Amino acid sequence: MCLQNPSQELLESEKQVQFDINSAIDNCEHLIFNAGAGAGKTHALIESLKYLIQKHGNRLKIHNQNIICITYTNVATNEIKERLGNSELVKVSTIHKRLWELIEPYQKQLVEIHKENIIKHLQQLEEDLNDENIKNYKEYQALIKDKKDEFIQLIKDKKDIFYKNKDKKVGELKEIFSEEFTSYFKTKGNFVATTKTIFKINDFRFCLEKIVEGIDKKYMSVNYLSKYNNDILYKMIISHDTLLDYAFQIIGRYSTLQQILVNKYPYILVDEYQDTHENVVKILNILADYAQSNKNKFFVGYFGDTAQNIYDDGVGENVDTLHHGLKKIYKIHNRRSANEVIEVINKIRNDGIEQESIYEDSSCGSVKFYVGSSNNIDSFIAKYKQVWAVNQGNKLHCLVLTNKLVAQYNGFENFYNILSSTTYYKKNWESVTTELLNNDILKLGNVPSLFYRILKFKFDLEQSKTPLTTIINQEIYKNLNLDGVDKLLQLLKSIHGSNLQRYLISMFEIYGSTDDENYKKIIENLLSIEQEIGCDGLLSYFLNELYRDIEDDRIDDATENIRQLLTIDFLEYKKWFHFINKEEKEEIVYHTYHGTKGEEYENVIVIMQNGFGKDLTKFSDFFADSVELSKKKRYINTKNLLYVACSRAIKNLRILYLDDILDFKSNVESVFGEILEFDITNP
DNA sequence: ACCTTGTGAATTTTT
DNA sequence: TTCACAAGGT
Repeated sequence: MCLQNPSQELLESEKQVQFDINSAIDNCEHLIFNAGAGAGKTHALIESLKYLIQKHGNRLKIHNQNIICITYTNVATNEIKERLGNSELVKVSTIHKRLWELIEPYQKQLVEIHKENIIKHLQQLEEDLNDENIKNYKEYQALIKDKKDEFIQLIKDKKDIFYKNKDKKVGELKEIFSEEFTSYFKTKGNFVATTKTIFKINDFRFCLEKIVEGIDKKYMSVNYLSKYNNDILYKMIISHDTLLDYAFQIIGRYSTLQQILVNKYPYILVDEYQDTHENVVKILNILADYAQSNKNKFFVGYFGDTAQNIYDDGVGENVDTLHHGLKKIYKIHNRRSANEVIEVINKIRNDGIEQESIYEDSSCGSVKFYVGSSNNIDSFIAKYKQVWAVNQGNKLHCLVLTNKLVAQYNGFENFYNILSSTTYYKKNWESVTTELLNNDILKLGNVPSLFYRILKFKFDLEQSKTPLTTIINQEIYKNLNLDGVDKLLQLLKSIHGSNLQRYLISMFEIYGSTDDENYKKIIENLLSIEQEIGCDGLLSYFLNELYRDIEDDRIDDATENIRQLLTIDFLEYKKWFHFINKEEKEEIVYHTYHGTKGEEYENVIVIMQNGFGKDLTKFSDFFADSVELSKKKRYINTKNLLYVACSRAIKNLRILYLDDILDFKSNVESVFGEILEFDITNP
């Protein structure tokens, strides 16, 4: 038996923990609840919410008050809503959504804060432009005042041309800006940097004028756009971080707002507090202070685990310093893992929190640390596939550091590589992960989303159990008789092709020859492109999305890349499709360390490499004898990441380290035990 | 010898 | 976007 028999004693003490939380809630003692991986943190949060509803629900209802529960992700919001069940009392949502909902009505005050922010940015830019230490502005600074003004006038209306051409080579740029460039600047770097700054200053000045004028409606409200991670301040658009900043400022500034919030929402619970931004904690601290000095009933509960803070803007261990006097409750029970795993993860976190399994039969797992080279990876995995009798019902989960490797091992390497080599994704390389690998299909980029729709359409058609209205939309369906439905279905099913390109060609051939308007409508809906339906139209769509603004002589190369993309084996597309849907069809599943947060797997292999991006000594520094003070943050980040990775395992955990380990051998051994050599010839 | 330019490669994740 | 580096210019 393994992890089946809980100890009665520990179950009792687990109940006691929840009892402590409940009494903190009753006494309005602000609380920080720390529970390590696998402790049942979300369970405790839900229990607390249920307790709140049951004990204080009636009173809250009478006063028209609500409980707020804020989470870090939409996924977490959905999970909590599902597990809690319907409750009008509890408002569950992400931090950003909730805060924006709270402050959005106060536009006059928001615009004031926005104005101050713009002035701050404007002053900074003007200061920079005169800063002798910034090399790129030297040539501009050397100009006499009249010359400066002359240049500003000259460049003023050329913003569009400038941004379109700024990356061209020096010679070309000099030709395009013959007047503006050579008479004022010697080098491209200086010309470009100075001009950019001048444009920004102009934009801010213009916006500031409009706000002060107070006539134009557009400049009388601030908008929060959640799709992009960048502010466009001069267009009155803010994004995630600035939203938190403005929320902090507006709440800090207006005590009426504090009063409204404290009165309306006397209980606020924060899920995964370690990942929340410090501004959020500051806001809650302000509210707590307000409530205390006005003798209002008010409670804040932070639920999380400092050791699982793996994102840089999360507050992590600093909650304490931002929100004083929190009552601390720890839960040391572990409901997930075997003893062998728990012992290791306790050593990794090494902060005095020592978890204990609630099960009496918990010594049924194993942890081993291997050193090997990267060409051993496949045989290492193959070995454990056999040893652990891996099959569809008992999968092996393999953790790697980068998405590139996840794509490669999950079998859609070409898809990933070709798409990320296009000009669009080269320019926006940060978007590759979000737009190509997102489990939330709404967040896929335009081209990946088109691929996704086509693949879904094809696979839906192939499956007999797909409801017909999934394939044929309601509008068309309701106007057809049985015979009509069947004919249309047969026509759709006659689209064929062994790769995406052929499939599309076949689809367009039928589109061109059929007089079935319903077929045409379905295809038009499916593609949803502005261009004409057909090979040429689609090609021009792809060129526009992936290779916008390229030179004429490079169009052939771009077309060839698109052809390559479309002729990738269907199987690869299928694997990508399953990955996006989180349908784990293979016996071995690959994830990034980061992506596994909150999950648990029976068998885990962690592939570890010293280098991670530009950081070439990530793990060797972690295992070193001492940490430099300047690298403390980085050290904690590595520690937490390793903690998250290793604590996913329920029973079996193997680590394969791919680099040299001699310098810190004993420190590895003190965490993972004996270091084993993985020998490919004798696995 | 020093500076500028062009090129290519590189992390994770969320809102 | 940011960094490192090689090639080329002054």
